[in-house]
Amino acid sequence: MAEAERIQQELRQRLDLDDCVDVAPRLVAGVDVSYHKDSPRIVAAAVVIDLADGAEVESAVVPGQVSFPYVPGLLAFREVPILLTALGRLDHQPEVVVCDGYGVAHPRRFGLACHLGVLTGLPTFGVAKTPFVGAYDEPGTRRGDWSPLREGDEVLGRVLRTQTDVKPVFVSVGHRTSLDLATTITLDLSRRYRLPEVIRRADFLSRQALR
DNA sequence: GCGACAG
DNA sequence: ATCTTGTCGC
Repeated sequence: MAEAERIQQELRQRLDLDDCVDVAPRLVAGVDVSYHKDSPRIVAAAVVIDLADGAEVESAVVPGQVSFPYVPGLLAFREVPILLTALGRLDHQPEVVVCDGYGVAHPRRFGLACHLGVLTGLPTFGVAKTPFVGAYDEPGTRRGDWSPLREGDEVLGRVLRTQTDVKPVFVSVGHRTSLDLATTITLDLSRRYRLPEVIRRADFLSRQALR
C-alpha cells in the first residue's frame, strides 16, 4: 500500500492544471462504480450527455471484480481500472469527465478525478457528496451559492449549493480543468437534483446492472 | 497516542 | 459503497 502511494506521487507529476479546457464543452461524461453487497462483483458505468440540450448521447456499462481494498486516499486504485475500461467502450470521446469523488481536494492533492485525468489525458473534475479534507464555511442557501474549501492558504475546491435549501456538494478540479468551469458544468447538470445528471445516470445504470 | 476518513 | 421503512412533499 505504500507502493500505491509511491505510484500516486509519481502520477501526480503529470497533473496539469494550466492547460485547461477553454471553450465551453458539449460532450460531458459521468462515471460511477457500484459494489455488490457480499461478493467481489462490481459494475462501472460511463454516460455521455450533450450539454447543448441535456440529451444522453450514449452509455457504457462494464462488469468486473474488486481488486483493491477501500482505503481513504487511495480510492482511485480501486475504481480507476474499471472506469478506464468503461470509458474505453465509448464511441464518443467526451470533452470532460465528471467523477464521483474528489480531485485535488485530497490528502496528497491527487484524488480519483486527478488520477483518472492523468491516465486518460482528458479534462476531469470531481463532485463529492460528503466532506473529506479541508475546512469551509457553510455556503448560502440558494442554488449557485458556494464557499471555498480550503486548507491553510490553499484553495482545494468549492462547497457548492446545487439546489436551494439542499445539502451542498464538494467540487474540486482533477486534470486540465478550472474550478470555474467545473462549477459551471456542475450547476448546468444539476437543474433538478442535487447531483449532476451524468453522475445520477451512471449511478443508476451501474447499480441496475449489478443485480 | 487517538479518532476520523471520498466511495 | 451497501444495509434499511416509513414518511413528507412536489
